[in-house]
Amino acid sequence: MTRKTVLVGRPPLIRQTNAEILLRLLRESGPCSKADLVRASGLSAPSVTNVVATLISTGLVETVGEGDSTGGRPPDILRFKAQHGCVAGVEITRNLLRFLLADLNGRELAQSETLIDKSKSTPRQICRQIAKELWRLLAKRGLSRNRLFSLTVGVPAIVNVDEGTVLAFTALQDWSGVPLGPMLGRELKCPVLVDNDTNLAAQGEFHCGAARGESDFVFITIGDGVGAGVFLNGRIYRGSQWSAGEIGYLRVPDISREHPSIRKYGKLETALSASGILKSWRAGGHATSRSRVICVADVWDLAASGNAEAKRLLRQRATILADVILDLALILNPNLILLGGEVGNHPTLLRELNALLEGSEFAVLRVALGALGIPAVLLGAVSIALEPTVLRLLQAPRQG
Amino acid sequence: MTRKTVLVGRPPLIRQTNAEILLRLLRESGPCSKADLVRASGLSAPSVTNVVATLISTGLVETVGEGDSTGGRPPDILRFKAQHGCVAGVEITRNLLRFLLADLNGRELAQSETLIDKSKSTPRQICRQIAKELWRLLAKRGLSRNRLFSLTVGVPAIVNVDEGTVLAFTALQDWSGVPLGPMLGRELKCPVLVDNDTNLAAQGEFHCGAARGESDFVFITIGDGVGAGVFLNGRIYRGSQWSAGEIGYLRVPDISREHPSIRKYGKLETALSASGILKSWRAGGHATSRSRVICVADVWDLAASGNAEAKRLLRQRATILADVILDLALILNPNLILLGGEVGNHPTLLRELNALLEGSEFAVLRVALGALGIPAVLLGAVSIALEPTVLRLLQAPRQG
DNA sequence: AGACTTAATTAATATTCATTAGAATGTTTC
DNA sequence: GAAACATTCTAATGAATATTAATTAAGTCT
Repeated sequence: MTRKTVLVGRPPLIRQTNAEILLRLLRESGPCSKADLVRASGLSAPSVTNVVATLISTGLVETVGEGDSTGGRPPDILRFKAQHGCVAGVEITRNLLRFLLADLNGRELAQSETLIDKSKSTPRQICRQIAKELWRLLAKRGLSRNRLFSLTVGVPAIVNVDEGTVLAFTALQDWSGVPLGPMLGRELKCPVLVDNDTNLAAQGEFHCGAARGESDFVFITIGDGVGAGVFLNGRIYRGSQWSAGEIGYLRVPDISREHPSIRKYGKLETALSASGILKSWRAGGHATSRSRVICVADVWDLAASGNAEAKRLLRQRATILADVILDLALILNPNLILLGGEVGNHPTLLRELNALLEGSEFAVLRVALGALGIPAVLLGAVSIALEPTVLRLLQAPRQG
Repeated sequence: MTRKTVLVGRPPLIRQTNAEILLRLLRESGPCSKADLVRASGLSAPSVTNVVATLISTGLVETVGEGDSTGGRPPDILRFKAQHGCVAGVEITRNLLRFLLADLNGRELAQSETLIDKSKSTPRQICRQIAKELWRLLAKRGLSRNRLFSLTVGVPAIVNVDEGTVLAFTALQDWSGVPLGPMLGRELKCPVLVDNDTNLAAQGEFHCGAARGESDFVFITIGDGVGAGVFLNGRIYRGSQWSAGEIGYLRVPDISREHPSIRKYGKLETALSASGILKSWRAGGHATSRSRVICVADVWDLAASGNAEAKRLLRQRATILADVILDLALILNPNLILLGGEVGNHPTLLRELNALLEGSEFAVLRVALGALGIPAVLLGAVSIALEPTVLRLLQAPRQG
């Protein structure tokens, strides 16, 4: 007897709704009593009693003993049972895998990194490696495998998030079209979300980083490549073909020729990526310089300490970036632009940028550095899995 | 007896939800019987009977007699009573006001234009002129004043939509900071929404124009100025300071100097607006040309018919526009770009653009012309008011 | 010790939907 | 033309969930 539509409301919808509301209150306000929930929600006391009873029966809520009396009967304190299960985030990079296991509050339970064996780097082998490491981390925390409720995977690629398939993978070979989500889902027996790593980093900064509370911002990451995570209306915006924020292909005035004709452009990625900047640095005849430059941050540091050539390079790159930020600001009018990545997340670059943007009549936005660094992707991965996972547990009380 | 929170679910929530669902079905599927609603909704027949009774009591639904029998008792046919009330759209331009009155299905009831008397163009006087004309249109259709349920106003300005205040108004003087929404709301005694005209045009193209069904697109209007309506996730995206899509200030290579240094830029608006193009045309020494060019469309027509100078101008401007479109595509990855406005909405320009974009490796999107022309703003204004208005009527059965 | 306060539960009542049964009103068949 | 059948709609009853009011539980305060 299957229903044609599950859209209409029936009496249990009320219980469902109120259970979600009370659970959200419990998660956001921390431990409290039923009486507190009555006051916070506006529901009647008997209803709260009933709803809490069902929440406890799902295992998502537990009592933690009595609280202090305030002149009357002491309350039973309730709290969200974050260790009822866990979610995981995985980041796949060119040569290693990063893992983060977190409880249902998003707090870290375990963390690790494993190198990718180049001889075992087919998608299927990577999946097996991921599963193996996740089982290890779960065991380490004394959790059985069915306590893993959700996994989010970040990859440096354009991803069809609906289907969990990798559309274009620049760092690794032969990943185009791979249904990574379904593959891992079968292996791990839990829902798997696959997304672009920069999108997840933006989500991470939103959840617990420098963009907390900002419903409209853009996270620009500059490292081996250049990309942006576009966060609008309080959530990642992915575009119609999953490639929003692929700003690496924006055209910029070609800096390899000093006075070319107007319409010569280069890719933003070529100009701004770490390799592009280091190439310019070395081409500038600085082999003689005794300072050991091994990464772009070294160049920015040199600029900060007065090196003229480094300052020129910084100014040049910052100008390009300022142009991009100005374009983003005009098109999207975000509240905030965050800089991340090996090249982008540097105070000297930020200072230079702010100086450049100050003169603009449309500098009505804030530019800042990402607060999380490398873990941003994993933290975003975990955070994006939490809400839907908790709600799903609520809807299906019988789980594992 | 005010409730602290109206968030929680109580039994009437179900009726509310189901009433909305049935009303939506009736509006979208056209007239049908209760039995049809039972099949479409999944609700039981008695519930449908009850819900429909309350819908009829609000005046939003009416019976229109019996339908044909299909082997049994003939059904009572129900339909959404679109003439129960009406909504209006107003467009304020530099020198005239446009009006559109529509029923609750969005179908036109009346339409008009009135000139702005330059000696009576203060915000308050304009408001009075708007009210007067709306009352006239209502009377013309035999509707009493309290049948106007909602008004949406489009202005060529950045607008704080939440507060209904005009933030920056380029065409008229002294409109900065004017609380247009509240002013009109007091006068008309109905909810008033104020929005940017280009945003409303985008909404119009989405509702009944060339962007129907496209949840992610950008509507670029090029006329006296240059602006964009950014439509993401199925709705207008306005940005954090209400100025998303203000692409008129994007920098483009300065075309007034042929070989300047790289970093000389002009405003997109200067290059692409009607006045900018006509200036270039006249500066080109075409006064001798016997063809009478009075608007940019004439230039584009000349280009189409082979005039070399017009073709050069077309190519130049199309190239700039192609760059902007490519940037938009990379940042937002929309499915569609629509061209509107006096300059933008021209097949010759579109053809040139498509030719230019064909060579790009990232031309993964469609560029097309807006389908509605000048009425786009009014149609968008009306369409954006419909959904919330109908739902509001449902929530407050006693209205007028 | 007794009064008061706060927390939580129990009991009674209202709203809403589903189900079942049946009335109303046609068409189809013999 | 009458019986059988199909379809639409309504009435009565029961289940889920909420509310209010009353009651029980377990403290504090004088």
